[in-house]
Amino acid sequence: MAGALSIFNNMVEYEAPQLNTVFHALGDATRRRMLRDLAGGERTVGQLAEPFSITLAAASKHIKVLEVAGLIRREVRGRLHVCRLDPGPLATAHEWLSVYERFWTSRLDGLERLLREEDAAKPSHPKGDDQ
Amino acid sequence: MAGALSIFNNMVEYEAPQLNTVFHALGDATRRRMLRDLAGGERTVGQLAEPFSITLAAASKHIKVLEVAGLIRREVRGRLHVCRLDPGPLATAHEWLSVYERFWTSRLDGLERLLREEDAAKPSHPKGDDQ
DNA sequence: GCCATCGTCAACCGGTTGGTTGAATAAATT
DNA sequence: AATTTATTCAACCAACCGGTTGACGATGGC
Repeated sequence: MAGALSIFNNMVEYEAPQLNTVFHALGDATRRRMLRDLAGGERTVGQLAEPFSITLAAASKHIKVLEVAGLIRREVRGRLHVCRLDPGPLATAHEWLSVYERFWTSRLDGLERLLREEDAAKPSHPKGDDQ
Repeated sequence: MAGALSIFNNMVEYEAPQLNTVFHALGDATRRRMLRDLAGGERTVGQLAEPFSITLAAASKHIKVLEVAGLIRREVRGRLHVCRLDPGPLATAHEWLSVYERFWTSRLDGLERLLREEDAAKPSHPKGDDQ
């Protein structure tokens, strides 16, 4: 049943080292744009660098960051370095965030959250249940 | 219909500045652990710092990073700074990642991805459709 | 063989990060 | 009033980040 998704159960906590590099890689707009372009198919290093007004060397560094984070795979074809999206780490990050999904859904979104903010200032709260 | 979720449509591209700070904040295991603790309810700065062998000043900096990323709200009660999770930016990040969801689902997961990797080395691929 | 092209590497630079220490602020306790 | 408790602030540090430049290696076209 579970298939590939079963990998993610209990993977969230243990793969913390991966999360460091993945979230760090995603924390830069240039790299996010590169991933967006790679969602359209394979791209060479030069193609990925083209939208930006940075040197090829700088783009090369960004691509290496994405690569060590496992977000892309590189295949050298002659003198071209062809990059391809690897969605695995994105899925891991998505899965990690999903743990918090209940906080922005199920009667905690929109107006209700604002009301809760007002509420928290008053004495009613007994104590947050300990983790 | 969409309700609070409709906010996120077309928010992904424009709120890029937020994504920078949010993903950066998530790129640190200490801060992720703090968020996990905050998922259990309100925590003071001291309580958040307790699991780590760092100074309170260092923890205070981490908390400020989470705060400017919008991931937590702080409320000063007497001499205690009580922190509370704000799920909004987490939802934004989750939404951003969801754009790539099709890459790890729908016949691109598990074995099929491996086969695709083998496949890409051969001439069959005509050209990735642009964007 | 020659030259242009694609990409990396190494060195450097200013800014940021995560950590420390020590002093400062402010509120609760005595 | 004196002290303890909770937290921030300022200064400092080594490490890292994103960018540049210039040199280098390898491939492909002529």
